[in-house]
Amino acid sequence: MPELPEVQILVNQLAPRLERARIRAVESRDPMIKLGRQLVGRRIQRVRRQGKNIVVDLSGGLHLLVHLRMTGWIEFERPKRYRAAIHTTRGTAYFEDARRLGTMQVVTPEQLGRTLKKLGPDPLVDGCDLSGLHTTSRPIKVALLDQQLVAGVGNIYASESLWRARINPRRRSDNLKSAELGALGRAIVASLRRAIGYGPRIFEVQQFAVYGRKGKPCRRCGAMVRRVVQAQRSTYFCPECQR
DNA sequence: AACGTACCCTGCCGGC
DNA sequence: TGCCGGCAGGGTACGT
Repeated sequence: MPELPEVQILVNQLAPRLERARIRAVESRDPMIKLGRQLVGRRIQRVRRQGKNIVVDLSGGLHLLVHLRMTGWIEFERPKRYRAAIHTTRGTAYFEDARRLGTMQVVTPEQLGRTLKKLGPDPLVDGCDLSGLHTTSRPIKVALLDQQLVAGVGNIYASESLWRARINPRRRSDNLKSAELGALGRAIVASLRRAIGYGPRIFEVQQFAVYGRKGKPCRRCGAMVRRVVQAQRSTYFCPECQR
């Protein structure tokens, strides 16, 4: 499920509870997740986010790299099923992930660097530099999902940001004018910040402008929201305000 | 290099 | 009620 805002909200919850904690034990209930005993005894120094990745910095030069993919989440309440657990001096963090597409791995600083280096700028960490979008002929909506061009935007916020910037999702990315890319950058930052502002209740209270609203009236002009498929994923937009 | 497609795995929902 | 297809907010591997 999670895109940048949801990952940020999760990191905001994890950081105050895990930072400075010491790992007492690790537990994997899924052979795909390998957590060695080398983790035991290390101090959690920082929990941070880059794009949709969660990075846990450990003492002694090692990191835990987590990607939630579609259904991953981390919580302190023990769920019925979980793929792995980190037991610390300040409580246990459970990694639950119904579809098991998520990843949790121990990486060296070099491996972490290689992974993060592939990511484009994170709109909230590095500023929203969208110059990479000039380099591809793919539709702008599809390009926004490419983490090498912009890191953290996913299927929901791609649609939401394009609506906010009044840009048609089927436009060729490299045909957008600089002014349009500027507007899109501001729209992305605004959409992400707004979502983060909901906090942990985001899944209950968040209202989308167009996402998932096929056939319903556009909140700006009242025209009927359309759904199309691009690169095998749903795109929602208003045909009236997004030319 | 850059693009499209298939695929990974499971749960849920609507229709029959 | 039970089964089945379609769908899901992610990324990767592979072929062209």
